[in-house]
Amino acid sequence: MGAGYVTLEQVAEHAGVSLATASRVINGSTRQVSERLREKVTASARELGYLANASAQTLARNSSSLVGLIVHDISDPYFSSIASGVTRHTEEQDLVLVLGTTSRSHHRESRLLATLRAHRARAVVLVGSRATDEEANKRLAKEIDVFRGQGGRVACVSQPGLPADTVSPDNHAGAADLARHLMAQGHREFAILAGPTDLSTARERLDGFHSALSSAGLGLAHHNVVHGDFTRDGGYESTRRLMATGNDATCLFAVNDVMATGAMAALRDLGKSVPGDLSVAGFDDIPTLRDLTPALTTVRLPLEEMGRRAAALALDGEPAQEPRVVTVRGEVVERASTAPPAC
Amino acid sequence: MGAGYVTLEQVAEHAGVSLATASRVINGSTRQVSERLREKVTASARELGYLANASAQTLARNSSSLVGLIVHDISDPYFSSIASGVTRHTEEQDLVLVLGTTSRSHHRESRLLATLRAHRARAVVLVGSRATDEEANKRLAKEIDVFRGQGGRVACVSQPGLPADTVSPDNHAGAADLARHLMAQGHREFAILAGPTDLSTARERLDGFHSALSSAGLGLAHHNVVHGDFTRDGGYESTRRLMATGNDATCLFAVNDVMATGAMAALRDLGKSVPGDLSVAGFDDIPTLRDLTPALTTVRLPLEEMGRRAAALALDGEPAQEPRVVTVRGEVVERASTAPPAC
DNA sequence: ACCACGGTGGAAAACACTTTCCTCTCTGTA
DNA sequence: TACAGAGAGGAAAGTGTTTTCCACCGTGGT
Repeated sequence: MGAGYVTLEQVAEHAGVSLATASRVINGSTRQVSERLREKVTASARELGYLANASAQTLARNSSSLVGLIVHDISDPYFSSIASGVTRHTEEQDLVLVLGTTSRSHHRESRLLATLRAHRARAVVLVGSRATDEEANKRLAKEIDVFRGQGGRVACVSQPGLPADTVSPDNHAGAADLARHLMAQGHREFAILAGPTDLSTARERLDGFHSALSSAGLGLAHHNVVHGDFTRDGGYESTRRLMATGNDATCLFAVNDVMATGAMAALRDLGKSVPGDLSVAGFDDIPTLRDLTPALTTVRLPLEEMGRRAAALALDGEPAQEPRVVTVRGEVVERASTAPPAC
Repeated sequence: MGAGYVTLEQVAEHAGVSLATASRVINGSTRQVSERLREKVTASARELGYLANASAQTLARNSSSLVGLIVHDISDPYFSSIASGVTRHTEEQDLVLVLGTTSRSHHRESRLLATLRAHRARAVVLVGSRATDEEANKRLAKEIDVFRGQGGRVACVSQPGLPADTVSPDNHAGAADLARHLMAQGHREFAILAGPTDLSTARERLDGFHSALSSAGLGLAHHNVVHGDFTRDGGYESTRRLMATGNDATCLFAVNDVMATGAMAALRDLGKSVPGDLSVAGFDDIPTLRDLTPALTTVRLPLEEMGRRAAALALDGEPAQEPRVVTVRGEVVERASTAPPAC
């Protein structure tokens, strides 16, 4: 036991062939090896329990089978859904997925990218809304350029703008569609849980919703837009703040489902019924949250599919010269959490 | 741009020192290097943008900074919660997490373990219920032994029994506690969504529940135990089947929260109220599902903490000779989905 | 004044592969 | 019968580190 590792050299010796021949048999080299030797080598490898040393291979080939996946928080179902799509695609190709989580720190994001570069990762999928902080984006873009300069490929799931292929949900259009849908239901006064001010995704959804209202001649009172964390608890807390100040909205739009979940909990705690007293809508259509009661009206994004697409952009075919952008249009899903306003 | 990589040799040359000295400066070697040369080297490294080649380091040191995490399905909140704990711990130690998903295939599980071994991963955390299939367990145990024989460490989150440290939820006791709790509420007739027959976790929870009933002199009708997938849809479908045959239970125990979610959806579709017509209880206390209505009575497992503990077992301190088992006792959380039976 | 020794630096081996280049042996053709 | 060329095997160089081993220098003790 613990006799250490079996090396290719030992396999070659056991099979009575050269190291080169053994290598050609074990990996699928272009070079031909006679059937006789080929069988000897595979037999020896099996018998000795040979397993190639991945680091040595990476070093010699200067290319690894590692693929990075960078998300903010893997326990957030938004990210884990996307991650699921990415894993599916990478595992089909027998690649190894490295998971990095940033906790929304730009610094960690750059560091992770560097780590992946150190490992000669073949590609990396970067998931998560860009910040509106231009400085941070520039640093990230530079890090991406370096990564690509060393032969790595990069795809993002977020806003376009980084020097990489991007799968981008059309947040603006989705939110506008939702707004129109809710207006058609009869709503005129809206409140919005707008999430963090410096998060592009949150901002785009707010803007899209707002601009649809404007086009319809509706305004959005300043005190009806409240910012807060992009989380369930952020939604809860934002809703408490919103309701504390008193407001006249008939419909509450939370810029993501997780916040909407917090909102519904807060409203329940306040004794308000949904959609009786107030309609609530979200965005994303998180699978795990589809069983909430009342079921959430939302904008469906094909999260897992988006992850798969991003992985495909980063791995399949030839690397593109110009960043490609795949825009994903969300689809309004009406469920029980919204209804025509009472009066 | 894209001039390729900067190697340590280039750094050494640029700094006018030997390769050995450069190496000693860059990594924290025990060997002393004079302040003068040390500064020259760090300056050169910074100037050239040196980044060590991780594969070369792994090869030379014969130990990598990779840590494996193997789960069945990362989009399942049970696993993503545990994964979150594992990532937290590994990232604190600047290790790189490799995520593998098995889709509940034993074969894939073994293959992933081999891949991790090929990469000289320092440790692996294996999450997910063992099967009752002895053959598969034996193969897995053997693979674990080989991994450990090559210096890797292993920790599991599951049933004890594998040759590795294990964080193990006390499913039997938790389910028994829950049963006693529900009996105290006045329930006498139970139905159980028992999950797959070949999954230890499911079986233990069923057994624990059952044995508590037996101790109280209660039986469990055969037709009130229905098996099915360990998923939301499995819960839904199992419930439909259960209700189709007609039954006299006042309380339904689903052996995990995800199935309980499906059960509640099915009951809603059938026009049954929870807990009015039927109480429902789950197991796990998945954070994302805490906002269901009615809120689910369940047995809380500290999932993220369990992940963290497992990572700690696999990484901290000295490897144990004998497998250590950390048993985690769940805690019954009563919420609105259960109530005393109607009559 | 000599010697032993601790502290530094460098040359080179080791790590486990891949791949280039060379050699040798056939086969087929002139 | 010779020779070109293809096919197959092996020696060895390369991949970027770490680490061992050796050499050297200066210091302090005798």
